[in-house]
Amino acid sequence: MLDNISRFRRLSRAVTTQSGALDTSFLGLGRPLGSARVLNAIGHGKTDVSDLREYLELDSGLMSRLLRGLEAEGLITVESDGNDARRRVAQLTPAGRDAFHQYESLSNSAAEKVLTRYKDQDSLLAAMDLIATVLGRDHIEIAPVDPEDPRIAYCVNQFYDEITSILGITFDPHASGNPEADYLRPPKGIFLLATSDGLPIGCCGLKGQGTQLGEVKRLWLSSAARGLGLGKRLMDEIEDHARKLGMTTLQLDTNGRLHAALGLYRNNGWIEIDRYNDNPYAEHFFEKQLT
Amino acid sequence: MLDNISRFRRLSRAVTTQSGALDTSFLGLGRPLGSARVLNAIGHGKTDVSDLREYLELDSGLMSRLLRGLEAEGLITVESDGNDARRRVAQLTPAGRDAFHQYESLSNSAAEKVLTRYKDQDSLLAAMDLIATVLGRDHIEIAPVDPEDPRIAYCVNQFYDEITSILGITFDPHASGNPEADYLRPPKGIFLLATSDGLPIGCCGLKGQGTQLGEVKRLWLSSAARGLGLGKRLMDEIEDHARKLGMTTLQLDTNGRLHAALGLYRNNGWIEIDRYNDNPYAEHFFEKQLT
DNA sequence: AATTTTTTCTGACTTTAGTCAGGTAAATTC
DNA sequence: GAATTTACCTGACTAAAGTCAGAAAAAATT
Repeated sequence: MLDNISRFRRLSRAVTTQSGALDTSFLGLGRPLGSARVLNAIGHGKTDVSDLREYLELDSGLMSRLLRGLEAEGLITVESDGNDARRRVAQLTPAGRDAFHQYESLSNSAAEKVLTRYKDQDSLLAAMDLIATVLGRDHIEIAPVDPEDPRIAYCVNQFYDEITSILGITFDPHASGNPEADYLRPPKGIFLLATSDGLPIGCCGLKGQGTQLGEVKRLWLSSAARGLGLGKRLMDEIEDHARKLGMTTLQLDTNGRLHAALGLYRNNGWIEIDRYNDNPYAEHFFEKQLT
Repeated sequence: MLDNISRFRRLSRAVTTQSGALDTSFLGLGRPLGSARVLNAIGHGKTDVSDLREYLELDSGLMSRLLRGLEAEGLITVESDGNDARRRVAQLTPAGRDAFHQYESLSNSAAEKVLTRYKDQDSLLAAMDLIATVLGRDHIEIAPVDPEDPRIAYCVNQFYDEITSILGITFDPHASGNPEADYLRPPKGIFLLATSDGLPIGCCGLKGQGTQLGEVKRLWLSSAARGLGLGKRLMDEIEDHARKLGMTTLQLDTNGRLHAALGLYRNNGWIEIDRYNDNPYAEHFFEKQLT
């Protein structure tokens, strides 16, 4: 009925109206919105003044004045950076932390109000993850993390849940072994996590034994992250790390019903080979020579 | 990983950042945001000054000054309303229409950019519809429309598509008859359409023959609108209209696989009765006495 | 060691947004 | 038909946001 573009604009209006109402309630704390934004950004960990300026897109003069204002209110302290005395770093004082938490609880209760009024929360949250990830696709961050990081546990559990439901079997994660962790962290291997504004949306592990042969394990993308080219980005980074670790050949196994994964491997230089392990869930085996 | 509330706030940030960028590009047209908002609202059909004030939540003094500004730019004219000379009505001049279209094309290209960069547009749009509808649930409008209105055709087609996929059969809409329209519009019956910010999200027809017996037809809710209590709202309004049309008994038929619909009828005073027609797709028949 | 660049700050602005107390004319109510 | 209400306007404000030129100090470059 409405064309696609109108449907997108309808979403923008709905969210903008929502945050307009939140801004109004922020004003109830008696501080102009500019100062509130700076205080919130500091509370969320943007402590470097130059980061703050970039994040909030504020003129340096204006930024400086807002910081002076918050200092005068006793909410923050601003000190010079030890490494580079030109740069300055802001910190919340205890009073600042209080004020920050007031803003947080306003934001949280506004969010809660929307969420609790809808029955099927899971699909609502999935829809929000999808949109936020698509809108923030230019800000997806990929970074190495420890294979025992709780965010990896979250990703891997999601991965197992999906495999279980796609393959229609009861998949026992512990059977395939957690004691692998040592092979998935430096100096032998690596584990990459992709996040979008804090939400883990994908991961990929590289298992090594200190030899020239590596194995790619646990490539997973959240449903919100599909169709963004993130799979290829993760694999490319894994290959870069593999080269740095001195590997020349990578292998992986997968199941035939994971169509997207199969396509990704076939289109990116992976060659199908014979079975090289006894993983009962694996049906396809691939190898790639690193050049 | 992130809790539900953080996931909602992540969506807000993503959309707000997006519209912040749009606001910045609006400023490129050399007009302050306040004036731009007024011009856009007028372009979108909010021509009454009092409507404008309410919609944009602006003080009457500020509103007046912004209108004077746009008038001075030659973008709008403001005249008194014929029916009530206190009220004033704004209209775009040709130059105003040009300026409005510039803003529109900025908005549209921003929206298009996001949409075209994602592969699975249908699920993205469905996610946007869901969220916009949930956020805008307090602004859902229900109004009588002609049964041959194109928006009703859209709803009814969606309805048939769903029935087809749920029942796993090829359902022929024309078999059940378009010539019903006369029985679905005043003075015999009525057709209600529910919209959320312009998007049709539900409908319900009341078919009458000029007697005390009426039949409820084509109750449909878009997937975005489920879980909001809209089904009950539509049925309540249909019953009100039925009473005004002098009906005392309502009937309807439905299929057993439409679980949500069955639940709605059973919880709202409908009593299951014997088959009263030969509709091959119907399995359950209900009746309700209006008091 | 001199020059350039980077980072932040201050002062002196302008623009935009928003508030509030009347005032006028038309419509509504009593 | 007098009193009240409504819709909009004007003038006189204040507050907030944003701009710009220049200055000072530290770091980086030459």
